[in-house]
Amino acid sequence: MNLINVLKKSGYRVTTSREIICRILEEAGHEHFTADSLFKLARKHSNEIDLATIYRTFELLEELGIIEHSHQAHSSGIYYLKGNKTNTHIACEKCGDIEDISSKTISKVNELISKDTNYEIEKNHFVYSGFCKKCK
Amino acid sequence: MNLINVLKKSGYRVTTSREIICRILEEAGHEHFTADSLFKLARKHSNEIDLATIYRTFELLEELGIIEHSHQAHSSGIYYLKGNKTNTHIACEKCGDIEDISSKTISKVNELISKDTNYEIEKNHFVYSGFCKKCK
DNA sequence: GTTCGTGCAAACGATTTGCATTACT
DNA sequence: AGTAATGCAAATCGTTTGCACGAAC
Repeated sequence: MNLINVLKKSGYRVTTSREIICRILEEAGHEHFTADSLFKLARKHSNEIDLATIYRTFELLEELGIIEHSHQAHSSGIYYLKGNKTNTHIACEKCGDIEDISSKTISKVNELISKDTNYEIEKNHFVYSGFCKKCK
Repeated sequence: MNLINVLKKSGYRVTTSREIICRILEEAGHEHFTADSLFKLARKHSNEIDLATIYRTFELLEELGIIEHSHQAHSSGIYYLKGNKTNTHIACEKCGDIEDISSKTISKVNELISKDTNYEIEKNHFVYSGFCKKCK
């Protein structure tokens, strides 16, 4: 399903900036973007586009339920399509690589924590960190 | 064991600011401080003390292995004595209350994630978030 | 022709840093 | 006296916002 069509159907205008951002998200070779990494890619298609527009478009796409974001401990947020895959990630403290954590694992994790603390966890808003195979 | 003595023994100078900060940490009614919350408390003892000093002292105490810090998703870092208790926390998204997560739970959690991803986790640098009993 | 979305620049909150002065030792 | 530590102000990083102009409808 085409992101631009979702925007159109929801009554939002189709602009050059939004087209570029949506195309990049859809063609995503790598799945996770910081605002800045997507900005740099977008600049290759247009040197008019602004970082603020990336943030505003992320916000819009998040409201529409298309993307999500999480926070890294000493670094910037990551944004990614909210697909069928998991929405919790782990980043390597050394090389910065980001991997998915399976949703089964996350359910177990959140259940463990809920049991222990009596808190109800809806979603993990952060990125785990550790050392990947290569770096550990 | 007295924090000021640790500083002294490690060759660091004992200053008014450090005394105030250490006393607050030791007397901690609540266990978790943001730089700013400790700053506000410190200001009650001296209106000379500066936020930068809080950060610098936190950094020093962390190097000495006395305190640790973690990051909250949409908020500031929390600093706490690295005692016998757990070093991973959960914050309520509504009221902001922070609870400890037991170290047994965290070991299990980290093991689950390590198995799933092949990443090695040393420490969780973030604060979980969810809704506490009252707020959920 | 309206209104929405943009680029730009400035404001933001949390944290860090440069620097000249102060105060431990 | 010598130097580490401070307060202050300015800088930084990631992100957000105000605003006047331009583009989508």
